[in-house]
Amino acid sequence: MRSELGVSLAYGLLASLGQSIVRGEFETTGFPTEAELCVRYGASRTVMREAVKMLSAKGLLSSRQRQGTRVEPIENWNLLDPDVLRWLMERPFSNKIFLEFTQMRLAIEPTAAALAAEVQDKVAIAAIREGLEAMIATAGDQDAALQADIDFHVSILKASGNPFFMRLKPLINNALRLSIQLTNKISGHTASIAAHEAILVAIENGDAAEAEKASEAILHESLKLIEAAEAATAAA
Amino acid sequence: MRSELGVSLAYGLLASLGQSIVRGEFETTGFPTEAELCVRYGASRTVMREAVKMLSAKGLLSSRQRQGTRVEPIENWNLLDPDVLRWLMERPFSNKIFLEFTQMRLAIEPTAAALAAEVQDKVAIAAIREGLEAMIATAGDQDAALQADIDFHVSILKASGNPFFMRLKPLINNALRLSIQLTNKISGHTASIAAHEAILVAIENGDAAEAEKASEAILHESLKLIEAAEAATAAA
DNA sequence: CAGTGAAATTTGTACTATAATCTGATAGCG
DNA sequence: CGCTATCAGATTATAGTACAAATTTCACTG
Repeated sequence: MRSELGVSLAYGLLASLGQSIVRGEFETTGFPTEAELCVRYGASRTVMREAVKMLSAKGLLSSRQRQGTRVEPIENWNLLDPDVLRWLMERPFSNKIFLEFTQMRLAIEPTAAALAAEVQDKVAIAAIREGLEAMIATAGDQDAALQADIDFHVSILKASGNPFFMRLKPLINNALRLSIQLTNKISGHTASIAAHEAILVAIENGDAAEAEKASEAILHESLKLIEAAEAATAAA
Repeated sequence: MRSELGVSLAYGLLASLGQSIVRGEFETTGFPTEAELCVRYGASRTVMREAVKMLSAKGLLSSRQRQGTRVEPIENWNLLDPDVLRWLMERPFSNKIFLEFTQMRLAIEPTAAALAAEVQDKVAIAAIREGLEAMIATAGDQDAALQADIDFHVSILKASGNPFFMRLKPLINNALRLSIQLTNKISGHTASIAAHEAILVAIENGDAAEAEKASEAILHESLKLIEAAEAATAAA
């Protein structure tokens, strides 16, 4: 049997169950037993167990013999797992998580920009410039501009040379892609080219302090935008 | 059948395989087929597949029909998964990863401290103070002092109120626990009480800027210590 | 009433069988 | 020879069955 959702049944179930869990669908009822799950999703126990094991690996579930499987408290979820964060952000009313994530970006990205200015990895810096130029070139096309914006930010992480920063790539990818839906409701906002260019120039000049400051400025702007979106949806 | 390692066979295999992968044991040979793995580890295909699926969920492996299972390039590993980071740090010659991780802490923890000073969550701040007092009380006992040190740092993350920062708890837990082995080789270093107290006082006073600075100071100190350890092991 | 042990429930492990997917070889044909 | 189509083989994906292990429940015994 082959689901339409994922490439494989197990990955389809991973996504289905993961989304259901973050939406709190099992909060009142408790998580079903394997047997129930198999019936409900029409899958064999083998693949169902594999999906449950993957969710356990991400901290969302835990199983014990005879006691069944239960949803872990949210503080045990691997929020920094790309899948988990995406599920959380795709969930309705996820403004808060966008805010908190941007707060974390505010800790990471300026530091990464400062590091990039120090490390001076020429190839990686060229990639940042390419991102900026793509932003300029695609100013008309929403989707392409978003991709360029993402590339720009991710390239900075890469240029920092720190693998932990680089690992935020898929997270930021999802976050930007999804937050656009949020912030676009508020204003005809398009990413400020000048603000982005300021980071790039500072990095190219090896000015770590300035790169840090410029990066902070952009993120504070995002923060304000998300807060505005939050206020708007709260009012509605 | 029941392994001695983990609670269950599947989790035992998860650990075994995970450690082997980060040590690069399959770099030359390529990752074995399911059948080979079952023979090598004496496990059934069922549990072996569950272990492989968990490793896939953490970004270490990927499988395709007919083509077999392969180790993903390291940039796809979820470094921010507690298990993955622990395996990497337990690995011999892992100085570099300690350095890079501390660099990331240098981005996060000062920001968290600043946030904690702003948020003023009284209960959480009390927990920080308890950590500090435990550090003072256990000055003689290596293990207890380490635990207190860990509690102190983790409590700050908690007091920030940001769940992404809190998620670093298990990572920092492992990192501090393991880095002690590294840094203790270098000097009779014990964590500076005064430096830690400076953070706490700043947070209690609601002085975000000072809290940030004090936190940075401690982490810069750690960074220097690890660099010294690196130099020492490189010489040997 | 306490304790003990049997039964029931649920996950853990093992094994078999078949399907699906991709690789590579090979046979046939021009 | 060269190209194409088809088939065989390898490997993971899925399904199903059977039994083991753990832990709770509960009834029964003393």
